[in-house]
Amino acid sequence: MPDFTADSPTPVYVRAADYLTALIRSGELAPGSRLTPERELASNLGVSYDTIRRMTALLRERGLIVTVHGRGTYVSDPLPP
Amino acid sequence: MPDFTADSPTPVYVRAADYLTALIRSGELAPGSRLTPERELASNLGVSYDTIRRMTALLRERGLIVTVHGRGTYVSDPLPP
DNA sequence: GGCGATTTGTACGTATGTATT
DNA sequence: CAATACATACGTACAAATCGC
Repeated sequence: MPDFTADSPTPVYVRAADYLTALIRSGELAPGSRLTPERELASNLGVSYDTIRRMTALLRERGLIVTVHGRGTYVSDPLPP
Repeated sequence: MPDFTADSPTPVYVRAADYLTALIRSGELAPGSRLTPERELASNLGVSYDTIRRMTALLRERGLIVTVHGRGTYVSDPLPP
């Protein structure tokens, strides 16, 4: 797992989004599957909920995930090209 | 000025965005003019910086404002239809 | 329909970083 | 270099939606 605490000009939420993007694109996170809940992700990755929210917002913009209030966050099916 | 503390099913940031939208659409805030800085707006409207950030994100999505890091937030010129 | 558990959404406060003037 | 203003990041609390029982 990447070290998001490492100093970098790229914001943590962008690096986290890129990390998730790689997992999705590689198929390790399959279309339709549910992601780890946001708050769990936050503690797993060692970042704040705020950062995870920014990350998921970015992934949504990329069309890679879909979020349903009260249910969870899912890998888009089908994935955009 | 609207009372954003009043109970409503509509989130504060949406109501704040609608309020600003009305000011822009009515011409009270002319295209090209600079908005009150975010933190000042927050205290003026009696809401948090977080809420103002959500509000400006929404107004940007609506194409009504443009934000420049370090400079400020401006009413779009021209305004979208 | 209610109740509790789970999960996302909103809102507040605060501190530090970065860009512009 | 200082002042201003937006950007990122952390922490926390409560609200709202969904689901299973």
